[in-house]
Amino acid sequence: MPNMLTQKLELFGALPDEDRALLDEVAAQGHAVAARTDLIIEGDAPSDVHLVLEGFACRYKLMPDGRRHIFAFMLPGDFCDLNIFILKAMDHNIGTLTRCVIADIPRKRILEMVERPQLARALWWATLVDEATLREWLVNLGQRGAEQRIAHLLCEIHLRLQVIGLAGASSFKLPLTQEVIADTMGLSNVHVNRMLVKLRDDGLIEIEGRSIDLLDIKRIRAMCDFDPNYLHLEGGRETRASA
Amino acid sequence: MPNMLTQKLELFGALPDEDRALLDEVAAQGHAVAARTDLIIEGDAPSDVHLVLEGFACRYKLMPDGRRHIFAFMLPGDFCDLNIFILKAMDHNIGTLTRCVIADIPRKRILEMVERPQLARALWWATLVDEATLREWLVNLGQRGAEQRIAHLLCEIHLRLQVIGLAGASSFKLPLTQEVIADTMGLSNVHVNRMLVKLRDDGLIEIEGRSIDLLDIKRIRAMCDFDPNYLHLEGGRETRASA
DNA sequence: CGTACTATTGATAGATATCAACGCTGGTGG
DNA sequence: CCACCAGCGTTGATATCTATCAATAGTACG
Repeated sequence: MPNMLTQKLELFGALPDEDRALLDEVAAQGHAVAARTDLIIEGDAPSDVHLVLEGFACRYKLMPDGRRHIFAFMLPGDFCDLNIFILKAMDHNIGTLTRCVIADIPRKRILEMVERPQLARALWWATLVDEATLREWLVNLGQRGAEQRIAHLLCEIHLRLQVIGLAGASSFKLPLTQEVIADTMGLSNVHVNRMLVKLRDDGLIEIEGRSIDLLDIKRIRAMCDFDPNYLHLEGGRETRASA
Repeated sequence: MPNMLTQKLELFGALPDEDRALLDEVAAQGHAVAARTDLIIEGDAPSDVHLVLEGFACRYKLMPDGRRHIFAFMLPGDFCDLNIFILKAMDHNIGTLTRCVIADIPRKRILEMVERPQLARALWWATLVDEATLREWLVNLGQRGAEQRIAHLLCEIHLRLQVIGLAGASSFKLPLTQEVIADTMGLSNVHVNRMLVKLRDDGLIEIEGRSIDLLDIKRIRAMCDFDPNYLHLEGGRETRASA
């Protein structure tokens, strides 16, 4: 059973055994971090790259008035800051939302990884998918109403969790507060709540504690116009075959 | 007088003469493209990289109901699709907003560029700045009201145009329709208009035809909470010095 | 058994969309 | 040169969506 990082990266294309071994090594040891803890804050120039092994983390910025906006979720297998080699300082914060297990990967290790051509391409692919996700979120905030917005987020998280083996065909654990969802969607927590009960009343989702069940995936994807294309889940296979 | 691409990339750090020569060559020849013309559409797997030499272009997606969301402006010196080496297909469209001059750069050329370490780092930096801009736009849509949002956009465009020598201390040509701004900000064109007159009434901007004057830069930046940090305009200087 | 966080619901205010109308401007064909 | 046309900007009236404020209820956890 490959680790979740490998699992994700191989969506782009199978990796040589040495690459997989390197990834296993990198993902072998992590340390626990409590919920609501900052891993990196704005202005930092971290020397290690952080990899999420367990739990949910997020990128966020704080507004002068104290409001928080979250613009990315990092799930197991996601890197937090592969860019620290270039930019002098972080322009945003990264923090845990739940209890997490995080691996700190030294610069040297990353360079080893990037020297392997297939692995380098896979990492680049992962970065591009993150960027495409950001674009889709922008569309989400710009063009969709609150109900669609939340539905879209649920569809995305479901799919991303499936990829790393943490979601079933229609259900998954979502350890997020409604307030976290609100800060992600640019809505108030009250309105998020109302939209969630609406989704429930419409028979689109079921909520049991911290678990979500997408009762009719086809219908919920249609209503929020979810097109998984932007996640490029099979983006690289053909490229690899022809390379 | 360096071309605008060089001008932008050297914000990250001075480049060797050979690199500058290569960039000059790349930016030497472009072809005119009419306004409102698609350069690349969703699903394409373009073989050339497009570089804007003159005019405004944008990234956008179309919703099923015909709405358009714009999530990036490309100004002179900006690449459109440096990522085509990895992803199989574009997940969004790229089109001109005004008449443009575009350079089509063959794959081979890009590879030459990336083989030069300093240039490669500069290109990587440019990509990261694009991504950081996307994040800031997400915050913009999520957390700011319509008036702040538009002000923030104006501040950003002003600064980006300044960097490439196309804006004065406080004024610049903005060849964008209010409808384009609306599709960018997730607002209706009517509301964009109202907010622009409000900004004008508040003495923050002056509009003459297609030119904008930021009458009090300090004040407008304060009111929309514009912090140029995310553009990393001097992000690399120290890094280079210490490298 | 408190205590604090989270979820839920109602009432009201504020922001933004939508619909509709009109004027301005630049271009185009006769 | 003029009349017309299309796109854009502007303004008003109304409807819809979402935030805010306030209160209550569930829930986890020491």
